[in-house]
Amino acid sequence: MLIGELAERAGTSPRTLRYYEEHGLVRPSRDANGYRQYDDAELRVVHEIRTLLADGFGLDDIKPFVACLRAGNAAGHVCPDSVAVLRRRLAEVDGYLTQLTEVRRRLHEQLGHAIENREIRCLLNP
Amino acid sequence: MLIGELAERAGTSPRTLRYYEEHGLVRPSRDANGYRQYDDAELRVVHEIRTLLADGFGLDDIKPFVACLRAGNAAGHVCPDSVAVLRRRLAEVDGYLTQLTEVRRRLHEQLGHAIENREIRCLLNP
DNA sequence: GCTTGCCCTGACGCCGGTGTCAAGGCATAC
DNA sequence: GTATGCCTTGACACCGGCGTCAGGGCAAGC
Repeated sequence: MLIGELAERAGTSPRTLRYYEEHGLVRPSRDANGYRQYDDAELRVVHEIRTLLADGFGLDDIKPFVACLRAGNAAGHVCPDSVAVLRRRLAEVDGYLTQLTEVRRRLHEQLGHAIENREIRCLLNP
Repeated sequence: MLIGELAERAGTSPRTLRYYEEHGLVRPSRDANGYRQYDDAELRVVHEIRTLLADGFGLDDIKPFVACLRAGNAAGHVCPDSVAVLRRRLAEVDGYLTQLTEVRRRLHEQLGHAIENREIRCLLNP
Protein backbone atom coordinates (compact mmCIF):
# COMPACT_ATOMS: atom_id res chain seq x y z
CA MET A 1 0.00 0.00 0.00
CA LEU A 2 1.38 3.40 -1.00
CA ILE A 3 1.15 6.52 1.09
CA GLY A 4 -1.83 7.97 -0.72
CA GLU A 5 -3.90 4.86 -0.22
CA LEU A 6 -3.04 4.62 3.47
CA ALA A 7 -3.82 8.28 3.91
CA GLU A 8 -7.23 7.85 2.39
CA ARG A 9 -7.97 4.68 4.30
CA ALA A 10 -6.92 6.32 7.55
CA GLY A 11 -8.81 9.51 6.81
CA THR A 12 -5.77 11.71 6.78
CA SER A 13 -3.14 13.10 4.41
CA PRO A 14 0.21 11.92 3.03
CA ARG A 15 1.83 14.95 4.62
CA THR A 16 0.56 13.82 7.99
CA LEU A 17 1.85 10.28 7.54
CA ARG A 18 5.29 11.58 6.63
CA TYR A 19 5.17 13.72 9.71
CA TYR A 20 4.39 10.72 11.90
CA GLU A 21 7.27 8.87 10.30
CA GLU A 22 9.58 11.81 10.95
CA HIS A 23 8.68 11.36 14.61
CA GLY A 24 9.28 7.64 14.56
CA LEU A 25 5.67 6.55 14.86
CA VAL A 26 5.12 4.93 11.49
CA ARG A 27 7.72 2.79 9.76
CA PRO A 28 7.10 2.01 6.12
CA SER A 29 9.50 0.02 3.98
CA ARG A 30 10.61 1.43 0.65
CA ASP A 31 10.05 0.27 -2.90
CA ALA A 32 12.98 0.19 -5.28
CA ASN A 33 11.93 3.63 -6.53
CA GLY A 34 11.92 5.09 -3.04
CA TYR A 35 8.16 5.06 -2.57
CA ARG A 36 6.95 4.23 0.94
CA GLN A 37 5.27 0.86 1.25
CA TYR A 38 2.86 0.22 4.12
CA ASP A 39 1.26 -3.01 5.29
CA ASP A 40 -2.09 -3.39 7.01
CA ALA A 41 -0.55 -3.29 10.49
CA GLU A 42 0.44 0.30 9.82
CA LEU A 43 -3.17 1.18 9.16
CA ARG A 44 -3.92 -0.07 12.62
CA VAL A 45 -1.08 2.03 14.02
CA VAL A 46 -2.30 5.15 12.28
CA HIS A 47 -5.77 4.63 13.66
CA GLU A 48 -4.31 4.34 17.14
CA ILE A 49 -2.38 7.57 16.62
CA ARG A 50 -5.42 9.44 15.38
CA THR A 51 -7.57 8.27 18.23
CA LEU A 52 -5.02 9.30 20.82
CA LEU A 53 -4.44 12.65 19.15
CA ALA A 54 -8.16 13.25 19.31
CA ASP A 55 -7.96 12.55 23.03
CA GLY A 56 -5.37 15.29 23.37
CA PHE A 57 -2.17 13.27 23.56
CA GLY A 58 0.93 14.64 21.92
CA LEU A 59 2.94 12.62 19.44
CA ASP A 60 5.60 11.90 22.05
CA ASP A 61 3.01 10.52 24.44
CA ILE A 62 1.72 8.27 21.73
CA LYS A 63 4.99 6.43 21.16
CA PRO A 64 4.53 3.88 23.95
CA PHE A 65 1.10 2.99 22.61
CA VAL A 66 2.49 2.32 19.18
CA ALA A 67 5.35 0.30 20.64
CA CYS A 68 2.80 -1.69 22.59
CA LEU A 69 0.87 -2.46 19.44
CA ARG A 70 4.02 -3.43 17.59
CA ALA A 71 4.91 -5.76 20.46
CA GLY A 72 1.91 -7.79 19.41
CA ASN A 73 -0.65 -6.65 21.93
CA ALA A 74 -4.26 -6.48 20.96
CA ALA A 75 -4.51 -2.90 22.18
CA GLY A 76 -1.98 -0.12 22.57
CA HIS A 77 -2.96 0.80 26.09
CA VAL A 78 -2.27 -2.43 27.95
CA CYS A 79 1.49 -1.95 28.45
CA PRO A 80 2.94 -0.36 31.58
CA ASP A 81 4.39 2.62 29.73
CA SER A 82 1.08 3.32 28.09
CA VAL A 83 -0.68 3.05 31.41
CA ALA A 84 1.71 5.57 32.93
CA VAL A 85 0.95 8.01 30.13
CA LEU A 86 -2.76 7.33 30.50
CA ARG A 87 -2.60 8.17 34.18
CA ARG A 88 -0.65 11.33 33.54
CA ARG A 89 -3.05 12.45 30.89
CA LEU A 90 -6.03 11.62 33.06
CA ALA A 91 -4.63 13.82 35.81
CA GLU A 92 -4.04 16.55 33.26
CA VAL A 93 -7.59 16.30 31.97
CA ASP A 94 -8.94 16.43 35.49
CA GLY A 95 -6.92 19.58 36.01
CA TYR A 96 -8.34 21.15 32.88
CA LEU A 97 -11.83 20.15 33.92
CA THR A 98 -11.36 21.83 37.26
CA GLN A 99 -10.04 25.00 35.66
CA LEU A 100 -12.70 25.09 32.98
CA THR A 101 -15.42 24.53 35.51
CA GLU A 102 -14.13 27.44 37.54
CA VAL A 103 -13.97 29.60 34.42
CA ARG A 104 -17.49 28.57 33.56
CA ARG A 105 -18.64 29.57 37.02
CA ARG A 106 -17.07 33.01 36.62
CA LEU A 107 -18.58 33.52 33.18
CA HIS A 108 -21.97 32.51 34.45
CA GLU A 109 -21.62 34.88 37.37
CA GLN A 110 -20.68 37.79 35.14
CA LEU A 111 -23.54 37.08 32.80
CA GLY A 112 -25.93 36.98 35.73
CA HIS A 113 -24.54 40.25 36.98
CA ALA A 114 -24.92 41.88 33.58
CA ILE A 115 -28.51 40.73 33.21
CA GLU A 116 -29.33 41.90 36.68
CA ASN A 117 -27.95 45.32 35.76
CA ARG A 118 -30.06 45.45 32.67
CA GLU A 119 -33.18 44.63 34.61
CA ILE A 120 -32.42 47.32 37.12
CA ARG A 121 -32.05 49.83 34.32
CA CYS A 122 -35.34 48.63 32.90
CA LEU A 123 -37.07 49.23 36.19
CA LEU A 124 -35.57 52.67 36.52
CA ASN A 125 -36.59 53.66 32.96
CA PRO A 126 -40.04 52.21 32.48
CA MET B 1 3.33 56.22 35.66
CA LEU B 2 5.92 54.77 33.26
CA ILE B 3 5.65 51.39 31.62
CA GLY B 4 7.93 49.62 34.07
CA GLU B 5 5.90 50.72 37.05
CA LEU B 6 2.59 49.75 35.48
CA ALA B 7 4.04 46.41 34.49
CA GLU B 8 5.11 45.71 38.03
CA ARG B 9 1.85 46.92 39.54
CA ALA B 10 -0.13 44.80 37.11
CA GLY B 11 2.08 41.79 37.59
CA THR B 12 3.24 41.60 34.01
CA SER B 13 6.02 42.88 31.73
CA PRO B 14 6.64 46.01 29.66
CA ARG B 15 6.80 43.81 26.58
CA THR B 16 3.29 42.60 27.27
CA LEU B 17 1.93 46.10 27.80
CA ARG B 18 3.40 47.24 24.49
CA TYR B 19 1.78 44.22 22.88
CA TYR B 20 -1.61 45.17 24.29
CA GLU B 21 -1.13 48.69 22.99
CA GLU B 22 -0.21 47.34 19.57
CA HIS B 23 -3.62 45.65 19.61
CA GLY B 24 -5.43 48.79 20.67
CA LEU B 25 -6.26 47.69 24.20
CA VAL B 26 -4.13 50.09 26.20
CA ARG B 27 -3.66 53.75 25.29
CA PRO B 28 -0.91 55.59 27.07
CA SER B 29 -0.02 59.18 26.37
CA ARG B 30 3.57 60.10 25.66
CA ASP B 31 6.05 62.22 27.55
CA ALA B 32 8.10 64.78 25.63
CA ASN B 33 10.89 62.20 25.41
CA GLY B 34 8.63 59.56 23.93
CA TYR B 35 8.13 57.54 27.10
CA ARG B 36 4.70 56.05 27.58
CA GLN B 37 2.72 57.64 30.39
CA TYR B 38 -0.12 55.69 32.04
CA ASP B 39 -2.77 56.86 34.48
CA ASP B 40 -4.48 54.77 37.13
CA ALA B 41 -7.42 53.94 34.88
CA GLU B 42 -5.03 51.99 32.66
CA LEU B 43 -4.06 49.83 35.61
CA ARG B 44 -7.69 48.92 35.92
CA VAL B 45 -7.83 48.14 32.21
CA VAL B 46 -4.77 45.92 32.38
CA HIS B 47 -6.26 44.03 35.30
CA GLU B 48 -9.41 43.46 33.27
CA ILE B 49 -7.34 42.20 30.35
CA ARG B 50 -5.34 39.81 32.51
CA THR B 51 -8.43 38.41 34.17
CA LEU B 52 -10.13 37.79 30.86
CA LEU B 53 -7.01 36.25 29.36
CA ALA B 54 -6.88 33.89 32.30
CA ASP B 55 -10.46 32.93 31.48
CA GLY B 56 -9.39 31.97 27.99
CA PHE B 57 -10.51 35.01 26.02
CA GLY B 58 -8.39 36.20 23.13
CA LEU B 59 -7.23 39.78 22.86
CA ASP B 60 -9.82 40.51 20.18
CA ASP B 61 -12.60 39.27 22.42
CA ILE B 62 -11.38 41.50 25.19
CA LYS B 63 -11.77 44.73 23.25
CA PRO B 64 -15.46 45.25 24.03
CA PHE B 65 -14.78 44.82 27.72
CA VAL B 66 -12.10 47.49 27.67
CA ALA B 67 -14.37 49.78 25.65
CA CYS B 68 -17.07 49.20 28.24
CA LEU B 69 -14.73 50.20 31.04
CA ARG B 70 -13.59 53.29 29.15
CA ALA B 71 -17.23 54.25 28.64
CA GLY B 72 -17.37 54.77 32.38
CA ASN B 73 -19.01 51.57 33.49
CA ALA B 74 -18.10 50.09 36.83
CA ALA B 75 -17.36 46.73 35.23
CA GLY B 76 -16.30 45.71 31.75
CA HIS B 77 -18.91 43.01 31.32
CA VAL B 78 -22.13 45.02 31.63
CA CYS B 79 -22.27 46.28 28.03
CA PRO B 80 -24.21 44.44 25.29
CA ASP B 81 -21.10 43.67 23.23
CA SER B 82 -19.36 42.22 26.26
CA VAL B 83 -22.40 40.14 27.08
CA ALA B 84 -22.44 38.76 23.56
CA VAL B 85 -18.80 37.73 23.89
CA LEU B 86 -19.49 36.27 27.31
CA ARG B 87 -22.28 34.16 25.91
CA ARG B 88 -20.14 32.96 23.05
CA ARG B 89 -17.30 32.08 25.32
CA LEU B 90 -19.64 30.34 27.73
CA ALA B 91 -20.94 28.18 24.92
CA GLU B 92 -17.35 27.47 23.89
CA VAL B 93 -16.40 26.48 27.41
CA ASP B 94 -19.43 24.24 27.65
CA GLY B 95 -18.31 22.59 24.45
CA TYR B 96 -14.84 22.02 25.82
CA LEU B 97 -16.28 20.65 29.02
CA THR B 98 -18.37 18.19 27.08
CA GLN B 99 -15.41 17.08 24.98
CA LEU B 100 -13.07 16.84 27.94
CA THR B 101 -15.60 14.86 29.91
CA GLU B 102 -15.93 12.43 27.06
CA VAL B 103 -12.15 12.17 26.77
CA ARG B 104 -11.94 11.57 30.49
CA ARG B 105 -14.46 8.80 30.19
CA ARG B 106 -12.45 7.10 27.47
CA LEU B 107 -9.21 7.42 29.41
CA HIS B 108 -10.86 5.97 32.46
CA GLU B 109 -12.24 3.13 30.43
CA GLN B 110 -8.86 2.31 28.91
CA LEU B 111 -7.20 2.43 32.30
CA GLY B 112 -9.83 0.08 33.66
CA HIS B 113 -9.31 -2.24 30.74
CA ALA B 114 -5.54 -2.25 31.25
CA ILE B 115 -5.81 -2.97 34.95
CA GLU B 116 -8.29 -5.74 34.27
CA ASN B 117 -5.79 -7.27 31.85
CA ARG B 118 -3.05 -7.14 34.42
CA GLU B 119 -5.20 -8.88 36.99
CA ILE B 120 -6.04 -11.61 34.54
CA ARG B 121 -2.37 -12.14 33.84
CA CYS B 122 -1.75 -12.28 37.57
CA LEU B 123 -4.36 -14.97 38.01
CA LEU B 124 -2.92 -16.96 35.13
CA ASN B 125 0.66 -16.71 36.46
CA PRO B 126 0.35 -17.13 40.20
C1' DG C 1 7.01 11.95 -26.57
C1' DC C 2 3.42 13.94 -23.95
C1' DT C 3 0.06 14.16 -20.35
C1' DT C 4 -1.63 12.91 -15.97
C1' DG C 5 -1.15 11.68 -11.41
C1' DC C 6 1.13 9.93 -7.69
C1' DC C 7 5.50 9.99 -5.30
C1' DC C 8 9.86 12.31 -3.21
C1' DT C 9 12.46 15.98 -0.05
C1' DG C 10 12.88 20.45 2.00
C1' DA C 11 11.18 24.37 3.91
C1' DC C 12 8.14 28.14 5.27
C1' DG C 13 3.44 29.56 7.36
C1' DC C 14 0.02 29.45 11.03
C1' DC C 15 -1.87 30.72 15.74
C1' DG C 16 -1.21 33.96 20.10
C1' DG C 17 0.76 35.58 23.84
C1' DT C 18 5.14 36.49 25.48
C1' DG C 19 10.45 36.08 26.09
C1' DT C 20 14.41 37.89 24.51
C1' DC C 21 18.02 40.04 21.98
C1' DA C 22 19.73 44.12 19.28
C1' DA C 23 20.91 48.79 19.04
C1' DG C 24 20.16 52.97 20.56
C1' DG C 25 18.20 57.44 23.40
C1' DC C 26 17.30 59.63 27.93
C1' DA C 27 17.90 60.62 33.04
C1' DT C 28 20.13 60.62 37.16
C1' DA C 29 24.08 60.10 40.17
C1' DC C 30 28.86 60.01 40.72
C1' DG D 1 32.73 61.96 31.35
C1' DT D 2 30.74 57.85 32.60
C1' DA D 3 28.21 54.28 34.87
C1' DT D 4 23.66 52.67 35.65
C1' DG D 5 19.07 51.80 34.60
C1' DC D 6 14.90 52.62 32.44
C1' DC D 7 12.96 53.79 28.06
C1' DT D 8 12.35 53.26 22.71
C1' DT D 9 11.34 50.32 18.20
C1' DG D 10 11.96 46.13 15.54
C1' DA D 11 12.33 41.54 14.92
C1' DC D 12 13.11 36.60 15.76
C1' DA D 13 11.94 32.34 18.80
C1' DC D 14 8.63 29.33 20.84
C1' DC D 15 5.01 25.39 20.69
C1' DG D 16 2.76 21.39 17.60
C1' DG D 17 0.39 19.38 14.27
C1' DC D 18 -0.22 20.03 9.87
C1' DG D 19 -1.17 22.89 5.13
C1' DT D 20 1.02 24.16 1.28
C1' DC D 21 4.23 25.50 -2.13
C1' DA D 22 8.63 24.57 -4.75
C1' DG D 23 11.08 21.70 -7.68
C1' DG D 24 11.76 17.33 -9.38
C1' DG D 25 11.38 11.84 -10.27
C1' DC D 26 8.58 7.77 -11.54
C1' DA D 27 4.67 5.11 -13.79
C1' DA D 28 1.27 4.29 -17.05
C1' DG D 29 -1.95 5.40 -20.88
C1' DC D 30 -2.30 7.56 -25.38
